[in-house]
Amino acid sequence: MYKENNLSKNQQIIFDLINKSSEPLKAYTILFNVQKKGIKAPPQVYRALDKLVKTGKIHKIESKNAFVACRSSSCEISKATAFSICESCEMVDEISDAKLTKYLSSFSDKKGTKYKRFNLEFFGLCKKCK
Amino acid sequence: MYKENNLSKNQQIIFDLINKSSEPLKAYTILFNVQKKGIKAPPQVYRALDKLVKTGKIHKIESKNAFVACRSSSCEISKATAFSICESCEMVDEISDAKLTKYLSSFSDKKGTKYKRFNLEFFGLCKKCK
DNA sequence: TAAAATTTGTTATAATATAACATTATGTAA
DNA sequence: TTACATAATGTTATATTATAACAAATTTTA
Repeated sequence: MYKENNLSKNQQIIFDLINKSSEPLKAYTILFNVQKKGIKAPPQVYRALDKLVKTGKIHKIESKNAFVACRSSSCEISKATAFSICESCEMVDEISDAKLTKYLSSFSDKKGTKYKRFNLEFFGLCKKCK
Repeated sequence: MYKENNLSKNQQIIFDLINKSSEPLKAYTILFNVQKKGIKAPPQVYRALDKLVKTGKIHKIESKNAFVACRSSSCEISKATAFSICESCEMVDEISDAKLTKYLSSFSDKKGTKYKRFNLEFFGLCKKCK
């Protein structure tokens, strides 16, 4: 089963839930929604989430402690993430902008240090809420 | 007292602690360290933190749930923040880069939406850990 | 098929954060 | 200066987010 799609049973259940959601899901919301599928305890959820984040299937929205499915084909191993977050309706969109990614991926600070990973969160009002 | 520096008693105590720290401080670490000054309960800490964040005196490092003093003179009302985070020693530095700030502040997504605020976290190895 | 690595199940608990309410202090404007 | 509004404080309780620790089962690899 693992080879087929690279996701274990619990990982698949949890990924499916996040993937079909139109909004970021929190760990305990996920837990509540998968209990009927036999996932009963927080560690089961967090372990799946950890793995899904590591493999780039989902991203964590740090400012919300919530998880979204990756919508960008280019981030299998997710090291360059950007999101827009609506401060009114809480909607989150992943931003896939090649120029932005290039700019930030090649950014080096004043000491000349480059970074292998970044996460960017924009805040404002989405189209609907404006 | 409030007029002098715009910070209340608890806010000042907590700001001083964060400001003199060389690393990000977590809320309960702060709580532990200010109990001798009469701040005894989490809400007192969180309220001061909230206010200090709002006024730009400190920033929250979202990926660490920890707080640092603002080192950038240009972010009194903090709407454009960037940090470098060492994945080995956990050191955090605020990045003050006018070009970066300008680039991100004027960024507009594919729908043409602009954002009024952003937070960027870079991850990698600091000079020492490299 | 045996060993290694990964995933799962489970209980308990740690760490982070807020609700709610009473009180006091400070700022503002008549 | 009084009264009104706003902000800050103190307090108890509780909600939310996340991990430790250990036993067992499954899958992968060699």
